[in-house]
Amino acid sequence: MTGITVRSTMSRKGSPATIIDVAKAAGVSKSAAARVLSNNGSASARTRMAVLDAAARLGYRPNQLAKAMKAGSTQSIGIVVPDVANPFFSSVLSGFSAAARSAGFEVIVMSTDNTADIEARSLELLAEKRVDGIAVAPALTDASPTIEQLRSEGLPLVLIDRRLPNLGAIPLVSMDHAAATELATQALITSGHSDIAIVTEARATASEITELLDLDDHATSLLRPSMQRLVGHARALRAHDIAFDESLVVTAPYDREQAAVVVADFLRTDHHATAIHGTNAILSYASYRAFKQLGVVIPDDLSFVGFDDQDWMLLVHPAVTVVGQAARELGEAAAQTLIQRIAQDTDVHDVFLSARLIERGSIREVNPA
Amino acid sequence: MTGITVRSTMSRKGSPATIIDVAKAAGVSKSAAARVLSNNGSASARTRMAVLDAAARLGYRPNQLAKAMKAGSTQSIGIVVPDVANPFFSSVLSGFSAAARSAGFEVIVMSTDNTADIEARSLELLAEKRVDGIAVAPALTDASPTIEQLRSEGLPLVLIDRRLPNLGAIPLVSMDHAAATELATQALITSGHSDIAIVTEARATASEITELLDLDDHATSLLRPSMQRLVGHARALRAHDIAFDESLVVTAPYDREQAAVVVADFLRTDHHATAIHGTNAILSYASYRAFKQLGVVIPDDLSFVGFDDQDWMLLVHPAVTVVGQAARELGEAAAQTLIQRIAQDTDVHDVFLSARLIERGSIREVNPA
DNA sequence: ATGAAAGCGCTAACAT
DNA sequence: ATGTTAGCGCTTTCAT
Repeated sequence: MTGITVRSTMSRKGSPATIIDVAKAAGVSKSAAARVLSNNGSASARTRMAVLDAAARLGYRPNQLAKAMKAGSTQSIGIVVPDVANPFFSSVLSGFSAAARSAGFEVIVMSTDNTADIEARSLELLAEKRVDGIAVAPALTDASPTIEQLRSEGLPLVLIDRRLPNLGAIPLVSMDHAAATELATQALITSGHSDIAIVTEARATASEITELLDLDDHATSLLRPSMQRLVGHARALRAHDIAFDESLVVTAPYDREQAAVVVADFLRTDHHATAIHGTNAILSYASYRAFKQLGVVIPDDLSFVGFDDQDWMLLVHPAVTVVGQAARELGEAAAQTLIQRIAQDTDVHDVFLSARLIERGSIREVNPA
Repeated sequence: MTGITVRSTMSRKGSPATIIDVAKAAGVSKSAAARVLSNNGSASARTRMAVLDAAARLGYRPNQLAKAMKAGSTQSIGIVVPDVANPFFSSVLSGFSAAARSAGFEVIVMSTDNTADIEARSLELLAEKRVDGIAVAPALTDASPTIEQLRSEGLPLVLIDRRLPNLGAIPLVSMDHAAATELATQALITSGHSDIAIVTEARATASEITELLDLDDHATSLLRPSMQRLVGHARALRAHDIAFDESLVVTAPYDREQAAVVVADFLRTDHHATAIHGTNAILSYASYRAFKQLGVVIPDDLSFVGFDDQDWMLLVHPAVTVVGQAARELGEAAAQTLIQRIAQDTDVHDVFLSARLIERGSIREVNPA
């Protein structure tokens, strides 16, 4: 007998050791190896040792592709968001990943640049990868045939942040948009304000809003988030018999620079607002840019309530009173809901997280005239 | 003959149509179907039609798992970051995803909470999923056996933001940390400052820094980013014959709240600094919190240079002069480098992006005494 | 142009 | 306890 030949620890470059390599090295059959490696089925101590040892020596790494193929499940879920760099979505993502991981799922993230095309393609890709389910925060389109298609194929789905029309029975995980702005406007009213401007992406006349106010909860939840938020504002107004003044609705695009211009234009106007509410992170930031540019002093000249607690809100003077949504928790809830939906087919229902008002110093108390 | 029976458009729930289903429905063989579906090989117009039609009717969706198994390539790459919710990394991510997508790769994102354990597990998972390559922004540990292991297995790898000791020949995509802070300190010196405090995660005595200054570029790049940045500061000082004063080094943890406390403590001290530089996003933010809390007026009481251009820097008064790193571009470069590395084995080299100084209003010109 | 068959790595009956 | 075998969905020779 010649001396022992030590096989290289390394598998040949580019192709990791397979279970067959391990079996051979251990001198047992493929299935014996499989049994000990997946810890399922019986094996003698001797076999077990030999296999484990060979696996370690060879740096065996199970091929999840093959496993998934057999099992019909990849233990991975997808999440599709408009923009990973948006602080709201990156927080959602962070919660989503953490929750998924602790449930034994991996996450494949797709960012769509808020583009319907990329969104559709991303969803298809995820489906082709045979993820076990997908959470999607839809781009700002009115409907997504792809989502509907996937749903009808029976792929577990969860919607984040907004429901889409015509999308039957896909659970939604979202904050209650209307309730959130209602909170903000309510706070302003409580402090004595009644001429409250609102910076929003939505556009609506007083009569349109009035109609919307009569919608039931479900119908409301079908509106775009921005519109839902505007409805919440109108609700608070109505609760205090304050007329909805459409000249106080500042409709601005979802873009820092452009929105800042729009808000500045409004402020230069002969408006009568004593308070103003920015209804999302971008718009709140843009509003503040406009205040700074025009030398508007908060809260002396104008009271302000922001949306989505952001870093800068603590840095400016005074710190900004804001409606905060728990983005991370929302992500966690989305993952949990999706995984639940994957586990059993039992109907899983919508999850609404409520926003809370974080009071700081940007509202001035006024005595009602 | 009976009438035509229209098969349900839908495949049975949970199991999408396979290529065999399509072949059957089209009345051809599996391989014929495969040929037209992958557009590779010859087929008569008649066959082509029949197959395409059947595929559409059945909602056929290729199983990428099976494809990858055959091909030995998944066309997907992984990226591992300490925290997706950190603005720097989410921007990196955004660039990375975009670049990967346009090169035909999908991205699997893993967020590790800056934990060595999770990082190791994430890397293994990615490898088991047989991604074609991985980009990793390492957690703050000193070494990663897992990364080294994967490298030795021949898996294409790219490091983001920092190199790890003992990690042979893995290309690095990063900003030049030392050059970045050098820029900041240089700007302060040019404006007449010489007593410049620096807020950093690193800790070093004057003599330690002196030693570090003699390191060559490669050795320097092996240091932690925070230490590299401190070295850059020291370099600028030395270039102007200003002594490195270790009492001006404010060592703070990577945590908004705690760092703010540390900076405030320093400011209350009887220091002689006329300027201060925060060396990363968190620390810059924390510094500003401390300024606000203590009523320090920028730049009258103290000149300030921040790091990583952030939203709030434009909102405070005066706007903050900052060293900006192009996070998105960095992500793009990382993806490109990785993909290049996957394509050919040709040596791919390090990529350094340079930071630039964005001059705004937080530096006061002083006349050197 | 088309079909039969092998094989990617793994698991799970089913023998023995 | 262990080995043999079939099969997950796909591509790709290899015949025909």
